[in-house]
Formats: sequence, C-alpha cells, structure tokens
Amino acid sequence: MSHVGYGCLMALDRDHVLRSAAALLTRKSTATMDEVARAAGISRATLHRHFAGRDALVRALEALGIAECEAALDAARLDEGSARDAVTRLVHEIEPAAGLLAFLYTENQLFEGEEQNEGWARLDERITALFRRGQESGEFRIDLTPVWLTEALYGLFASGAWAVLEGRVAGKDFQFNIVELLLGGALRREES
Amino acid sequence: MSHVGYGCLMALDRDHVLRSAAALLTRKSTATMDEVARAAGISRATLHRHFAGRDALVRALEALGIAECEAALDAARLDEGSARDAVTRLVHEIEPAAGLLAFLYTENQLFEGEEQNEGWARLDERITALFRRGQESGEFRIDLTPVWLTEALYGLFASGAWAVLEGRVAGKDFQFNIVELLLGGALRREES
DNA sequence: CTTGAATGAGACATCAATGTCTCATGTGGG
DNA sequence: CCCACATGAGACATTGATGTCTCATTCAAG
Repeated sequence: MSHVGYGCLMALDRDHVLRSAAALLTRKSTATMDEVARAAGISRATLHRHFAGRDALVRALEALGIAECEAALDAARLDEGSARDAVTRLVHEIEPAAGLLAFLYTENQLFEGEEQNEGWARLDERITALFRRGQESGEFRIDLTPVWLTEALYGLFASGAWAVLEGRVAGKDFQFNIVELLLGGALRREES
Repeated sequence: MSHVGYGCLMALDRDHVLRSAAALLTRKSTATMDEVARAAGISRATLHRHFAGRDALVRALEALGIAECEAALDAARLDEGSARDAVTRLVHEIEPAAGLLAFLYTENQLFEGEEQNEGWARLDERITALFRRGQESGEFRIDLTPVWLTEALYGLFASGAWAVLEGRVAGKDFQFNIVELLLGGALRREES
C-alpha cells in the first residue's frame, strides 16, 4: 500500500512541468499542449494526467505565480526599514518569478470572468500598502497614487522580463533598472 | 464606370472596422472574428471582404499602430526643446494609440517569425535617440540605458492603458502618471 | 424603374487543438 | 520473478474557429 493514489515522483514532476510551461508560455503564450509537453520532456498523455486541460494548466500557473509572489513579499519584509529599501528587496525577491508574472499579466482571460483568483487582490493590497507607507513617511511623492505605482511596477516587471528575454538588456541589470527607474526616474538629480 | 473596383465607402468602413477591432482586442485579445465583426457592426462575411483572415487583420492593426506611432512622433517634434518636454509631448501625442499599442505589445507572435515589421525598429530608434539626446544634454541620468528607458516607456504605456481600461486609474491622469513616473520617479525630490 | 454593388445571413468544408481512449513498454518494489 | 503503476505512442471523436461559398436583400446611381 505504499502507492496509494499518486506516487512520490508525481509531485516533483508536476512542479517541473509547471516551471517548464511557465518558461515556454512566457516566450510563446499561444503554445500548444503538445509543445508544452515536449518542453517538459513528457508526452501529451502524461501532461493530461497532471492537468485536466489547458485551462487547468493556466489556472495552476496562476496559483504558482501568486504563491511565488506572496513568498517574495514575505521574504522582502515590506514593513521593515525604509520604504525605498523595501521596494528594492521586493524587486530583488520577485525577479525569479518575473517571467511568469509577465505571462499571467497578459492573460486578460484570467480577469474577465466572475471567477478571478482573490490572490491578486491580496498582492495588490500589500504592494499598494507599501507605497502608501512610503508616502506617509515622506519618502515618496504624494501626487502619484499608490494604485498607479503598483500598476506601473507590474508594467516594469513585464517590460523588464521581456527585454531580458529578447536580449535587449542584460539580465544582471534587471533589478537595478526597475528599482532605479521606478524610484528615481530618468531625470538627473540636482542634489548630489 | 463610377464604381470601378471598390466603392468610396469601403475605405472609411475599413478604418472604422480597424479601430473597432483595436478597441475590442485591447480588452479581449482572443476575440473571435465573429466577435470582431459584431463589434464593428458588420457581418463576418463583410469582415472577410476587408481582411483575408485573422492574420491579415492583426497585420493591418500592426501597420495602423506603427503609423499612428510615427505620426505621434512627428507631432511631438522630438528634437526640439528640452528632452524632458519632448518626452511629455511624446506621451501626450501617443495617448490615443496606447490601447492599440498595448495589444500589439503582447502579440509576441508578431516578433517571433523572420518577417517582423521594420517599423518597430524605426520607432525604437527614434525614441532611443530622444533618450540619448537627453543624456548628452545632461538632462537624463546616464546609468539607465536609452534602450531600457524605451522598453520601460512601452511597459508604462501598456500598464497605463490597462489601468485606465479597468477603471483603476482615471483616464485624465494617463499622461501625467506616465511622464511623472518615467522622468521623476516615485521618490520625493529634495530640491526646490 | 432598372441595374450593379455591397451587404447580411447562413450553409458548408476544413483544420488545428483538444480531450479521451487503448495498448505496449519499462521500471521499481516486494 | 511478479506485479502494480507510470509512461509514451498513437488512434479517435469532438469542438470551435476559420475560410469559402451561395443567395436574397438593400440601396444608391443612372
């Protein structure tokens, strides 16, 4: 009775499949189930044994993306230290998931139905709270709303991930580029 | 013989169809040809008389987006005055096309084949040159590459357009939000 | 009125992706 | 060795979108 239900390898495989699918769909969001299976090194039949269908796969990717984001927010300790440093830690922690985030960000199919994962709202709330904290502490300007700053951060994640993917910018500059642009902007500082 | 080939109304209709399709596909990028036709107030048969197929429609949208962007760049007179003001004019001029741009930005199908419209390279070059000019004039910081600033601007266009579409930010703040974040960043200025 | 063009509605075949099924294979544990 | 299970390969039907066709209708110009 050591093999009740799913064996111990399936859990590992499932995660591997999920990450392969994330990597592939980030580059080609219209990839076939067959292509996803090949990218993971398994057959289409096995892929269907893990995920009932394409919809289930996308939902699982959504859950993975949300989970990784929440883990990143936890690791970044958003309510410690200056808001500026917290944003820096946030971008650093979330970088490994940026590609997956960019894919999910463009799957507007996920947000049009009645059934949308409440995880996004939780993430939005936490990030928005960080920007609000920065405004209240006097670090951030108050003429840009926390909601917009959050949306802008998502957009910069997506463009940053794609720019790295296409080789337009170096991967090692990902965090620096996003943090510096989001916080400091393109203008030269007059102060030293 | 006044009606040789296509009548005079088809040109107007074609443009109207194109803009309806842009508006719809911005919200739902997987919309059916039938949905696109309904959104334009015409039948699927007529839609096919304008555009041979979905691929042709997307290509036409791509051409429209590029044309509108180039017109916006012309109108913004990127090489006049300060680079900062030029960026402001650029965002202002490109705002009406932001939704279409956001849609095309996520159609990675357009960029994976050998045949990619060279219009994008022209646009990239002109915007990149603007940021480079700002750096050389001392207005912009030099530790963020012009290429990244261009990519970031695209990302901010997309997130700005979607945020307005979903009602998360007010449409009247579109230009202000993007320009202020891109140029000034989220940090409060010490100077002044 | 007459005519030609554009259109809308719908029928139809096609095609690609999907979902489901069976069966042979291999593999690891008992 | 034997067996249970996961897998790969492939066949098959289904589904939804697509592309093409016909035909009746409308509409405007002559």
